[in-house]
Amino acid sequence: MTDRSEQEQRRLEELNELSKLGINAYPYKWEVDSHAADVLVAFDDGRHQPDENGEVETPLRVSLAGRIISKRVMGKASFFHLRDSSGDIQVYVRRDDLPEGWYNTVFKKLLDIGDIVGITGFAFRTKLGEVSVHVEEMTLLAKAIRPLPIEKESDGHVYNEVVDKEFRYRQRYVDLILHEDVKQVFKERARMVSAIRSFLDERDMVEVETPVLQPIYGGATARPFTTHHNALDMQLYLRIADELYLKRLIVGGFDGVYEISKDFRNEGLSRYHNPEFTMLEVYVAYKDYLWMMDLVEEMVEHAVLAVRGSTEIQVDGKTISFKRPWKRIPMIEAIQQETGHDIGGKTREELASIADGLGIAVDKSMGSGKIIDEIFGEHVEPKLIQPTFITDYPIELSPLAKRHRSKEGLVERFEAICNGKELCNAFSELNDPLDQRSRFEDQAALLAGGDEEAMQLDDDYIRALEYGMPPTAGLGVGIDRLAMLVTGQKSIRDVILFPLLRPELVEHEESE
RNA sequence: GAUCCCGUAGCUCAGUUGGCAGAGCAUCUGACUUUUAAUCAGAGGGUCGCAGGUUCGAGCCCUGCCGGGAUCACCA
Repeated sequence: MTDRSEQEQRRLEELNELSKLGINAYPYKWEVDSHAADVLVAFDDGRHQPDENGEVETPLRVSLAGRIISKRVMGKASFFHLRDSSGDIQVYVRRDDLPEGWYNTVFKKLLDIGDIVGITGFAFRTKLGEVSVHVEEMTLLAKAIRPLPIEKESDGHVYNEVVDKEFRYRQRYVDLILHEDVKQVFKERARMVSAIRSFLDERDMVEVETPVLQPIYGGATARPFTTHHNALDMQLYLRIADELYLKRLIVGGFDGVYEISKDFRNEGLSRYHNPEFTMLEVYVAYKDYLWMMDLVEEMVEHAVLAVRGSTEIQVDGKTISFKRPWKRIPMIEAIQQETGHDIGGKTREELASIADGLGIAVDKSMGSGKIIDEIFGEHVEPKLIQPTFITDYPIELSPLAKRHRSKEGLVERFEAICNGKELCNAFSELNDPLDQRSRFEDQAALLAGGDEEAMQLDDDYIRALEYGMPPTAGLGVGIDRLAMLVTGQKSIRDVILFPLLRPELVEHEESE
């Protein structure tokens, strides 16, 4: 209590006053029959506007609920703006329309900006032309103890806008109350995910759920979070991918499965990285990566269209078109186009010297595949703005992908790159259990050598493959990054409702 | 993990060569029955992120720490 600000103390006192007046500051319900936006649409000057005597033949009577976001008190009548999930509407209150004392005592003194109220009344248009609701009945639905930051807008300019990122991320609820555009981003994200889900459902893919807590982590190269299960006294990892479980389901006879999962990687934070993030993975039996490219194009085009109403989006002044078909370029060709170097069939030493000539630091631990990946990441990826499929990756980087059917040393893998960033990763899945075991063993050697991101050997996964997995195409899509692109956000924190931040010191208050 | 920038009232921000901590909005008191960044008159509100140091004197200079942002590295 002692730590309460002046304004908070005042609001707590108001709670007492309300209680003395027999008003419950936190009642149980309110019948809402309209939203702000509906009233603005439904109001018709010809039918609903009162005449000079205040008479309305066909009043537009509404019952709304929402938060008071502005208050203009003048003598015996006042205006305020009410904000509900649909938007804002102005409300007109007159002393003489409310029960004795309500206007002067309750409305003027005990209700604040930030409080949630229910109102009933009729719509009308004010002298200055704003469609408003003339209150006939008003109830407090929830008293706010903390003052809501107040932003004011005039001629499209926002004054006192809350811009502090930390405030907005930590108290996302306030950010959402204040900023419709933030809410819009998350609605768009939801629409995108929903479009992807229905797209896959329509193709008879089965949405499944696989373990988040895994005794062996796999399916990607990353450092995991570890945790512990008490009853079984066992170490568990939060999944870094769901790939290996989904492929077990293909072994089990599903023709197509997908999961939209939270994955966890114990790595640094940046505007492209949050430790927990959302991944879509899709696996389809009897298909290869060429088929999967078609699916990705179609799915992403569909999702962009569902959110934007167009297959084009604007990013940093650039127009990106997701219209099919996208360009497809083998990785080696893409490198040749951008750097002039033909890296096909080169030895590790030759590659190292090319990389060196391109200004890339090469150290002894880097194999051929890693060097090629560095060259690509430095000199090609940033230049790919329009969605482009890069195909056929070095085998060392892809321990779960199938060897290329005709190109030595490569696997059947593709990534879609867009705006200089990876959009998805996919391959013809490796289903030869003997090959898979030997690739895992290579990884195990790296792990033993101190590479914390190398994969663990998963014997049960090998056992599953030994029962026979059909040829399978697999796909992983970073949903947050796709959402950033589709909603035009520059930071992953702006497409994640509650991004991870360092803990803040929250004042822990004691009850009075 | 490295570098740079930022942290002042509930919110947005000023704060000069180091010299009594300010404004607008919000809040409080009063006036006002169609206002709209409502207006008018008055008032209150601060651990200047935290801890040290330099100085007669620190919001300002120095060091460390905490928190945030941007860039880089790792990754999706």
